[in-house]
Amino acid sequence: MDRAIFDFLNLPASEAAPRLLGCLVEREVDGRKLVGRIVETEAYDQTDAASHSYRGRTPRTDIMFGPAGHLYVYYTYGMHYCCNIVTGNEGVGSAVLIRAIEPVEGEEYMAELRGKTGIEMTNGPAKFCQAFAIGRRLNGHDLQQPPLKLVVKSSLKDDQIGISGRIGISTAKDTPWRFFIIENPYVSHVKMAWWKKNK
DNA sequence: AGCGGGATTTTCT
DNA sequence: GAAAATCCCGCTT
Repeated sequence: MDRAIFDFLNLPASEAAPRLLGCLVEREVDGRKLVGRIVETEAYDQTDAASHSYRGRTPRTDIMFGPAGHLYVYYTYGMHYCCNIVTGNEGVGSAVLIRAIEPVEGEEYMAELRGKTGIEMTNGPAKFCQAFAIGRRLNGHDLQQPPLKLVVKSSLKDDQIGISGRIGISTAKDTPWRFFIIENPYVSHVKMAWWKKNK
């Protein structure tokens, strides 16, 4: 089993996050295959006041402190799941939130799971989890194993990557740890005016 | 296109 | 007991 391709996940979350852009997520559910390309990520590490791991290892954040390349799933607002890829060495609480993906394969079944079509299927962290049927049961899952695998692709060029503050938080919201593929329609929180102007 | 509010439960104070 | 790494709907412009 070649683990070398996952080595960059041992980097700090803020360095691993932009390198996850363009990587593929392969999901098997109900005998069907879903594939998506990561187009938006956010970094959260232990020194970051906005991170779940900031106040130390707790039952919820335990997975964040485990080995890189596993999945950290959390439940929020009483109805949504969001998922992260654990980064950093064991004992360090850091992870990268997957905020949006672009459908590559199995778009029809994603639409069925999600109840929406087009960019509304996967242009947000909880939307992606719904479209890929990711829930509590996959917390701690090893992303080298089915039914959910990360397929690493070579890094994008710097001029294809946009950087901004993170979305939906009030603490440390100006820390520029959100990374996205420029002009990709599946990136979340893109104002319609911006997209029309730049399409 | 931009806003404000509600849903609903886990987690920590 | 309050806030939360969100989403959706409805109202206003």
